[in-house]
Amino acid sequence: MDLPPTTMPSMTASTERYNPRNVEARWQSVWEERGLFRCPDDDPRPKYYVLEMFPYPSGRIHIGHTRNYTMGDVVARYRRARGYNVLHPMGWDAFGMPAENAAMQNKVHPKEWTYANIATMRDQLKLMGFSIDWSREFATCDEEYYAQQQRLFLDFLKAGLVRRKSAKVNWDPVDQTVLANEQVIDGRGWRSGALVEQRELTQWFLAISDYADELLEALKTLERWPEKVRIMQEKWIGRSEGLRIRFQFAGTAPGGAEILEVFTTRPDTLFGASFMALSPDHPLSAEIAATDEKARAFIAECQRRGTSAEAVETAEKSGYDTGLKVRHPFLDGKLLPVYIANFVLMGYGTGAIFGCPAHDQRDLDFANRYGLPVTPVVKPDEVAEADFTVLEEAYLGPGRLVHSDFLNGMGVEEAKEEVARRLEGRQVAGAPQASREVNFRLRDWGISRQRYWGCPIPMIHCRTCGAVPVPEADLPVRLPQDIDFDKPGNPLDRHPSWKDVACPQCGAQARRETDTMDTFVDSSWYFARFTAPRAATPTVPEIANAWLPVDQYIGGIEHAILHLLYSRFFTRAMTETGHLDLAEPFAGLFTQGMVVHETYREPDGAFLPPEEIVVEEKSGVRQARHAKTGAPVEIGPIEKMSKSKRNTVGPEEISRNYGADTARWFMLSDSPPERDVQWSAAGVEGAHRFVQRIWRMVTGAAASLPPAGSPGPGRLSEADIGLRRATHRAIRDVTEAIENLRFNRAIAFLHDLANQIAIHDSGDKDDSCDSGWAQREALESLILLMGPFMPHLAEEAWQVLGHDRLVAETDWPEADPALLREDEIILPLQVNGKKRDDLKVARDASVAEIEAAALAAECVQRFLEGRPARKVIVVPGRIVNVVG
RNA sequence: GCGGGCGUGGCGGAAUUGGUAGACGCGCCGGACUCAAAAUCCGGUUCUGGUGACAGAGUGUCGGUUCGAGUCCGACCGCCCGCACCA
Repeated sequence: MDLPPTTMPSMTASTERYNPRNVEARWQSVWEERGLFRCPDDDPRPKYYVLEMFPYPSGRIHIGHTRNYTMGDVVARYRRARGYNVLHPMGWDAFGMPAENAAMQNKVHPKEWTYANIATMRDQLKLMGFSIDWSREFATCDEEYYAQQQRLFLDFLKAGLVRRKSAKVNWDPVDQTVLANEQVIDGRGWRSGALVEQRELTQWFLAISDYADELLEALKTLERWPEKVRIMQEKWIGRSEGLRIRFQFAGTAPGGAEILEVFTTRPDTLFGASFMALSPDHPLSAEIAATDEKARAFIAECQRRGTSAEAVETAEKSGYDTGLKVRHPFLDGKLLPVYIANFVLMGYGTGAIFGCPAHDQRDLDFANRYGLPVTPVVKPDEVAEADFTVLEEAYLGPGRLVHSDFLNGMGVEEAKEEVARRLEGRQVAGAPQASREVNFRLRDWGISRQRYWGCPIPMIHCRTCGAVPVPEADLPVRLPQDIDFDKPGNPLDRHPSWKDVACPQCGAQARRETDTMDTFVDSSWYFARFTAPRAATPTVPEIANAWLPVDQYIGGIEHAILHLLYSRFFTRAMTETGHLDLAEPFAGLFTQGMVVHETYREPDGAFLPPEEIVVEEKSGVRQARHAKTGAPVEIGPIEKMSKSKRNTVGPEEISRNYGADTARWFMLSDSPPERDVQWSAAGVEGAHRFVQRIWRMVTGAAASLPPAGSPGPGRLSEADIGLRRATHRAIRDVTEAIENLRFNRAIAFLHDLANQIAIHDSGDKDDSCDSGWAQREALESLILLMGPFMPHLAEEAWQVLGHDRLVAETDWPEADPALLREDEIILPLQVNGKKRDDLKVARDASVAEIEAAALAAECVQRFLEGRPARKVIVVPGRIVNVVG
């Protein structure tokens, strides 16, 4: 095949340095012209879908963002070479708060700001040479995308997966606006500084809790997910079996309640109960507050903090004694005081607990503060009863019941069962006193956001008909363009006419829903949309089902729970509503580490970007100064690359100075991909030296090699065979490393192969041998194996070696098993568990032979000093250990 | 506060998952080439003692299991991620 003229070698003399600036742009346009990364839906090859979590278009991309795309690209290019039809798309998670903040600060329309950022970032990404099918690109703020999302919402509504409930939000009383948790700092609004209040709002929820059991069970099937992510999701879903117990009030509570219901997973500790606690949001708390001013003040106090669980749980435990009492179910005459307590969450169980201080840390902290009794009722076996006390630390371990009447002597599980059995059989206020219950920590997903820059929720509120869905024909509900950000709060709500609409049912004057959807909704199905990005329905089920699941998903560990769980839920909901037929969205998951960089600060504390800094090392001490003024600069801690710390490096300057290949190579070298990598100028230089080294090797050898595709080999010297062995070992090892996403190891093996080629090259040559053939094989393998990492250099080198086809069109090399087999192996020889020598044995030596050889070894004789060995442990192929 | 993870030379890390601790790279030291420098090439580089062969110590700290522990178990220290309205 003839190459287009633009691809003719730019370098003629082999001594010239490799110039990535020209070369990279050129190969990128060749790939583009040939449409190599387009993936047709009707391709007979097996499919492979590789996806990296799509970016938020925050402004400019920095090199830190590009690490996970580089990983994905290595996988994509590798799979293509293995004969797969690879889907590797890119898009933009484009709704969200930063666009609104920019609008307020800079008077830019969120839409304009977002699309301008996307344009910039797309250009930046393209510099990196990723093998992406750009024809499938979309942004979640595209009308085309959010229109389909509204369709999904309405289908979910029909399927009973949408609910309307009340939920708390952070309210800034000065700005008169709802705040996100991250906008609440130490209980105050980030802009106004006002003390945040909690407000109840009626909002839209997706019924993820209906799938709690299934989402939990199916975790077992996700074999190619990191264990830690599965564990985190398991804990998050938080299935627990327990008992709902109905405590009787002594007397009547406000509002006429006779019963206080609690949920507990520890009914065995019932005899250790010393108080009851209600959530400040419990209905009974409100009843009490209606007539009790102090209770009202306490609840108000609890509500003067953010709504996040973190804020609730890190606050010092406090409570208010309501004066109410409940009867202990088993102890006649024993009454337990009822508190309202700040650490009890309304969202879990019944919003009320019985406190057993000895066996729950939160209860203990609370009891110690209010002088409530602490009675240990579960005692570890190894401690005597008289010695067992609980003071500052609750006892959570196993043991036997004490101080517990009929439970005494039982184990924890047995006691739980006994309490359940007895209470179930007893009636209070016309119902059994207890019932077994399975509870989940997972709550329904509140998707309402009081913001402009999001997907409008396609509902209409009518005075008579209630909440009515927008009719199919009226979709999409578009965001209005003429909005103002002069005031905080939701511009949709303030808009003079947008929300005015006729009720689709009765035709009366009605009002649009002004809340938009949580941006997590946008990212919960984008992976499915990529399979048919322009379709007039959310998906084309046959196409989506053929491409999905994503074979390899790559993204940050910070998404371990919410994004991944929501996507798993959406997959089920979309299957339920006929848009997909799929069990799980992501068959393989990999969580990559971040790119971190030193920070630099001027004496006044202002951050400086790396390009304005010169770092010097004098007698082991690194010192930084300003590149222009020479003024000293403080080297700060190493942190995640971020705009605010100004410790970013852009793709442009890397592309300009070293080339994308150097950056790609460096980011995957050294650090294992799941861990952070520290970007440093020295590291980049090192990677670039390797690029130049490969170029010298290839151009230096090209003229003297037999032509590409020569038959062979003829006679080979010992050294030639050694090089062939090294080549085929590298093919095996690099392949395995990429398969397992251990890119740093793959790179180490490639270094090794390059070293072996250099050693072979500098050795004595026997003219009667086909050394050039072995050398060509080694160089070609090296180029093909590094192709996924440094695709531009690989193409250029491949061409220099006389090939017409592109690396991007060439099959992955295969290792020859005959060259991988070793006839002799070297076993480490230990004496008493410490390595003393190496033992060279035949590959198929028997255990007895190895044992004899070990005992005969000089070092064994020396260490045993004539005593007979007590034991010889032989692990075939691994190790020999002589125990003396 | 709760949940999850991580910790190995001067530095990034490797170690076939219980079997040679330090692969590979960076840095540093020495040498070659050069008028010189850069670039490049070759050699060395965990620590301690020894000219050396070699010996001892060593994977955050303390303890345990094992013929054998970076890897498994327990306690502690430090750092990172998440906690439902950041994306």
